[in-house]
Amino acid sequence: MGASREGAPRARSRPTRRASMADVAALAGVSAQTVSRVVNGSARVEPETALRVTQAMQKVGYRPSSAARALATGHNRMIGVISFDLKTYGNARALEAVVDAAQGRGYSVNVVTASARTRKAVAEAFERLGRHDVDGVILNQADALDARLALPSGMPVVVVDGDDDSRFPCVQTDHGAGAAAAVEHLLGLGHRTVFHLGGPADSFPARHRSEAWLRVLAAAGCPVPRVVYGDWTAESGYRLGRSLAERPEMTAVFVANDQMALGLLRALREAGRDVPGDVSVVGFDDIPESAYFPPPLTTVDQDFGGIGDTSVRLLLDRLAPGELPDGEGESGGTTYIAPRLVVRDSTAAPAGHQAPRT
Amino acid sequence: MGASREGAPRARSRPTRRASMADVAALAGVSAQTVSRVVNGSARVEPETALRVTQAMQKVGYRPSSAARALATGHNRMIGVISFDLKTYGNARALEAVVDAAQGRGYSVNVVTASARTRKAVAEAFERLGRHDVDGVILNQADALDARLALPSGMPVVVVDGDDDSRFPCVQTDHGAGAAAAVEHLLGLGHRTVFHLGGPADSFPARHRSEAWLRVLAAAGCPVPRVVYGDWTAESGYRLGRSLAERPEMTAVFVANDQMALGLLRALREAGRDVPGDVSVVGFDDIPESAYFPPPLTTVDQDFGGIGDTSVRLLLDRLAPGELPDGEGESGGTTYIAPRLVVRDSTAAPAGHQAPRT
DNA sequence: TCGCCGCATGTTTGCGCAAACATGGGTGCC
DNA sequence: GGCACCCATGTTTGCGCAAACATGCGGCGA
Repeated sequence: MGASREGAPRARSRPTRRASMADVAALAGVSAQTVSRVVNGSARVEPETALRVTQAMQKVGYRPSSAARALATGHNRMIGVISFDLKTYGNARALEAVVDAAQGRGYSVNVVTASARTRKAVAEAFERLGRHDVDGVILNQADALDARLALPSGMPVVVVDGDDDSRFPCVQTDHGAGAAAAVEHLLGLGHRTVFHLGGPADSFPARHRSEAWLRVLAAAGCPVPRVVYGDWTAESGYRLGRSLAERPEMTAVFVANDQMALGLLRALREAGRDVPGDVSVVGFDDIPESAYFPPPLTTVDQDFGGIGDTSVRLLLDRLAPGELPDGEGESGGTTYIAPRLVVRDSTAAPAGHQAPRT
Repeated sequence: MGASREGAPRARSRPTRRASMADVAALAGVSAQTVSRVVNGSARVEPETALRVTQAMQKVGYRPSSAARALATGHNRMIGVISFDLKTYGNARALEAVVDAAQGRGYSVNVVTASARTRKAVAEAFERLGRHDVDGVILNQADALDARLALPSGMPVVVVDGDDDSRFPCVQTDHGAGAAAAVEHLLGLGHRTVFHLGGPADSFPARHRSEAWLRVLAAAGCPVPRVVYGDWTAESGYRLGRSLAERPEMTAVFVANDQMALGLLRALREAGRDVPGDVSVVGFDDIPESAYFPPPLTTVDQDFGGIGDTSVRLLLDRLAPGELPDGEGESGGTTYIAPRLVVRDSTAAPAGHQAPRT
């Protein structure tokens, strides 16, 4: 790298060295420490002095160096987020929510992505994040045990929609409650049972949604149809939906996400089965498109704002108390964020059913 | 490799001070500078010495402090990205692409979001980013002139899908080419003209798509229908689509994005107009759902990977040459990333048309 | 009146690292 | 065989900031 030739003690001739506290201090006729106090608003400074300092800061265009501050204080006001692909609506929303919440509290967000859900890709993502001085980490759908592999020990971690690990606080959409609401809605409409098009088995939210579906069916004493598992894509919903569409006894389906529901709707349409006339369908996620599906989809809306706020708050709480008193990582509880059933036009009482209960 | 309990020479008073180069150096019996050389792989170090150092690093669980490095070197290996809402597919994809590209080059990404497209919200986003020591900034759809308001002068900037500013390199999807391909596809099918459902007027991509639509129509001597402008949402597509659906002369529509196209499709269906039998529709974005729309949508696929790679490369190029030789910000060119028309089932020759040209 | 206290501010120090310069032993070259 | 040079490594310094401690001054209670 070229520049910075001169051996002069000061870099006067360098292009434009950023103004430092010393520059501001000199201009304002105070010590650097006083400038620091003004910047941080912390200690008591004579208003008049503060004003002089503020003016000097503006004059030289002073911006604090977060690197220097981080070095001196030991933290960075930056959190790391580990996310899977942002093509998936939920992941993008969760990231956005975390960014907003962090910004609201004066923290910035360093994002790393794991390209695939393989152990190798995940480990690499952690490793990348570990190289930066983040104060804490939010894992989105990454198994906590993976985190321990590559994250520096002692790093505060909050897990979102991942397996609860007694070591870390965990924030989850209450997938169980959402799925239960969906299934109960269908049963309440009078359907004898509810089929299920599940998400990938290695996905935490998918598992919880499927489990709740099964639980509600069992509790209601309904016959339990065999589950088929897709991969979240509309393509898989379509592919699996074509077989499903051939089951005449199927009058209601709970699909693990909206995109697969979209594929299923197409398969049903092609098979000549009307929705909701012949078959009712419920999705999960409430993607913006789902209100305009053919027909508008009944689905479960996740509270991403709540997830972002809660996860950031939990993380920051762990930063405060004495910078990790080491033994005190006992906060392994799980916080559930309630989702909300959004009823639209894809669900109705089964054909021939007279008066829907409820 | 979990462990790494204590064992550090220090670490008695404070919970667990992170191992520093000095610790590693002491353990390996070398100077801190030699450790630095090993860490950076830069200078020549005796292999045997390097091995000792490496082992010492592992033993004490050494991780370099990026804050200290940033302080010493003046840069952070971190770029900032300013993005609008991540609910929008394209924004999320662009962010993901930039993150991936940056990671591939050893840079991390600090994301800030602007909640709204108001000048105030955008200025705040810039301000937030300015507080962190990023080496450069990628603006996604943020007008470059806004950047100058709040970004430190001299900060390298690359603008993605924003107004070209001779001061900054600019990377854009070739919206014009994409829109032209869409319109030409429709005309080629035999349609007399093509209607247009545009995006919001304050959006750069929307403007360019609309302009190209108009240009192609004019060049082909087609009548130019009045444009209606939505806000990217399916809702607006539906709302505006209901009026559009009443125009019997309308046989082809170019819609500025897929979500609005989805709304339009619904409006057309409700109006009893078959797609593509009565009306052909082309969208833009190729969101994952569009292949399963009723009917599968002909649309324009953006190369987000190319956008990410290119924008990061351009930005990093500007970092290298002598750390901004100040006057040398002349690289104001625009790089166009070619999109690709994806033909599906929503387009066909108009009713009564015999032999589609081409 | 004296002494103590609190307040505004200054001074010193060190965070962890890398750039610049220093050193000392070996090697090649004529 | 002498000198120059190179290579591996050590030493010094300073990046910009904030924590800890120091200073000096004015006010207030006894």
